[in-house]
Amino acid sequence: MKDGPHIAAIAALIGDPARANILSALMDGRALTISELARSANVGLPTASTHISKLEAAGLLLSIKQGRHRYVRLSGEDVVHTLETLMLLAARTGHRRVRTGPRDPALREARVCYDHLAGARGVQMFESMVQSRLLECGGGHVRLTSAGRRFAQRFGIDLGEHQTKDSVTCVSCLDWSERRDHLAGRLGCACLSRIFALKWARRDKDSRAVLFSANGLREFNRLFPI
Amino acid sequence: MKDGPHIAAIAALIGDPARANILSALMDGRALTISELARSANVGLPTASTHISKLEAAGLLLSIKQGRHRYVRLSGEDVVHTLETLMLLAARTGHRRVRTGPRDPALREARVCYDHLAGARGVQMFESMVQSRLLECGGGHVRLTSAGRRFAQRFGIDLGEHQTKDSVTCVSCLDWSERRDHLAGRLGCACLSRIFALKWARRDKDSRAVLFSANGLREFNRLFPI
DNA sequence: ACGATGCTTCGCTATCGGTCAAACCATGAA
DNA sequence: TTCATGGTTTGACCGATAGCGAAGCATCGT
Repeated sequence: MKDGPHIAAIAALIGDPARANILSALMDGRALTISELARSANVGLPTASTHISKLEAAGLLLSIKQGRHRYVRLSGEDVVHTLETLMLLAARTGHRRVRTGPRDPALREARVCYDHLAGARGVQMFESMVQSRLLECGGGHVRLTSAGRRFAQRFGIDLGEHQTKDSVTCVSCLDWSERRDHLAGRLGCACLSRIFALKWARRDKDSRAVLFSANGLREFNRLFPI
Repeated sequence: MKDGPHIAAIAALIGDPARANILSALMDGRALTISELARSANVGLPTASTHISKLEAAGLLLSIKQGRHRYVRLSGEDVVHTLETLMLLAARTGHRRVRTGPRDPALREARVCYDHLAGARGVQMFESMVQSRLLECGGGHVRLTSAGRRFAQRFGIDLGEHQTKDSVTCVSCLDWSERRDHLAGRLGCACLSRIFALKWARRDKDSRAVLFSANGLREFNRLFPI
């Protein structure tokens, strides 16, 4: 009753096509410049500038100036989560695009979600780790077991001092393709970094897709079976 | 990049204060009439009517006509989930109201979320059931164990033929008060109904709060310890 | 049959906000 | 210094839409 205006303020910001495009373009966690975002949203540079100012003032974006560029990124995972939730709702109510683009299957297979792995491979990784008792999942929280800690070390991830509770939280990033959770948080971020470092996969240049190599997929499947 | 407009269409709908108020008022799962919603949103009756038509056309609401009334309700739990996610984001970015209303603590304690229990008591119930191995939680899914099935029967819940997988899904309804999951789905709905039937608690008249009686809370705590 | 109630539709106004051109500022390069 | 590039600001335009009064239906009660 009273909280209508609060969510309306945020939703109205996301509710503009240009701004929604800007936010979508940032969903892979990268920091982009104003002009890149303007092009991505199909608006002029001044328009994008004002939009981004508003989004930053509202706390959805962060930006840093470097030289004459201004790099903009999302302010947190909760923004990604909100956007994915909206996508899910849009899909259910028939607002999604009917024609699934050519790179759509690749996105369903594996994609970047802010800074971690999502899509079929992301779910596989998470469920495999739960199955193998590397992760303990209960009551909305995820804890790394001692076996999981050893596994991480063997995998080449240095959790270091970031072993706090929330650093390995499983943010239930329920996405539109798989209706399942996948691993987010620092551990999810580190896993994806490692996958890239091992050259098991690389990022598609202009989408959120993660493209596995044949060999990389084999290794991935061996490490995270079924 | 291409999915900007899709989420923008939905977000724009939620982005209007009057519509956001209407949606918020419906978050307790009840079906309300147009005039009730108009009053709740502080707009005239014609205005509310058009808003509701738009929301229904977009698939966010469902309505049935009964006599000269038209009863409106949310079209599904995903709408609730989206709204709660937006509230969460609004709270984090400082858009929440500073003055926490008088009935705010009660909402944090226990409240209705669409058709199931949320808030501290909702989380307690869920975590207790996981702890006691009544529920098995892994990989974003929740399954009722055989012990859980016996428990449900003893508790007076007839799951009947609704023993399909998704009927007991744990929709990760991460809410603004507790940042944890709680039980949704048919099982969550049935539990809350049972709690009301046993007179352990009753609903506040004009909010989403669930008010436990002293005795009801004792029984609840015994059944769902820690 | 009559009026009352709940809701919808129409028509209108006022307002808000997205958009861009042009001017302006700041930084980096030659 | 001078030019070029990236970004911001200003101002004006314009389309979209929220809002409501009034009229129009439909349904219920009497």
